[in-house]
Amino acid sequence: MLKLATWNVNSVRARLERLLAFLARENPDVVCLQELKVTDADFPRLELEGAGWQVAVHGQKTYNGVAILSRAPLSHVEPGLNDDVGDPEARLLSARVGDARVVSVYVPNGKVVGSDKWAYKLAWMRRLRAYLERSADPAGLLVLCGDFNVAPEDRDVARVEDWRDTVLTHEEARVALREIVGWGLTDTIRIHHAGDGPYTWWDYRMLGFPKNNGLRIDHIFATTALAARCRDAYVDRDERKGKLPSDHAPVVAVFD
DNA sequence: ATGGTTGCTTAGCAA
Repeated sequence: MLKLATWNVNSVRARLERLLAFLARENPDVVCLQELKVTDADFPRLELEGAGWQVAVHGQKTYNGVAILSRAPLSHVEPGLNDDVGDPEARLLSARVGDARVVSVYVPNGKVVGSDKWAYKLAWMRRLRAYLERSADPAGLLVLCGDFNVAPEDRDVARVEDWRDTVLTHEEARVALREIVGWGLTDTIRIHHAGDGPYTWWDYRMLGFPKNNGLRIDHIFATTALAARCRDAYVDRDERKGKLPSDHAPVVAVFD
């Protein structure tokens, strides 16, 4: 059995105690993290290694930053999309764990539809599709997970009218996400949950969580061979509760 | 009454 989690922690330094508690409680084998907001040098490596984790980090000052934690050794650690566009922002990290390749991604938010950041988001998602095409095999064992900043369908949005045509729900972003998934991936949550939700992100503002104004924008996508072995997938909604949570809850998938 | 946040960096941006 292999348990994999993904979590946008919104600053690994601000969330370190919660992260360590989550790791101890949930006891996953592999964890993908996003929005570290630290350089590699400032990442709390010693604390995590002391708790028994192998650590791969692709950090950045102030913004972005992604990591992969593993109980078993990590190899083939490769940061970035590695295309000819260049990557000033630390948004992707790939590593091999056992027989599988794990890719942790933080897709750009896009700010406002029509803005420069929106164009960057859509372009980045197309680059991610191209990255999969040239560097991986859909017949293999690969997990692509992280904060995609896209709710795939209306059932992934608690209040559809509040979020219609925003950067998280716009059809162009949904098409770009379907292009990525269409490479050969399965949405593991949808193997086990057919109805509305679950949600993974609630805005800090406007009482998002108390009102359950949530969206499912964090995902664990697996290639067909792995998805066939997915025994469970869920959101750790309780992690969004209490004092100073991340605005995102972790997503967990369990594979035989 | 009709708002209501957090983190990084230090006034303004990003989400």
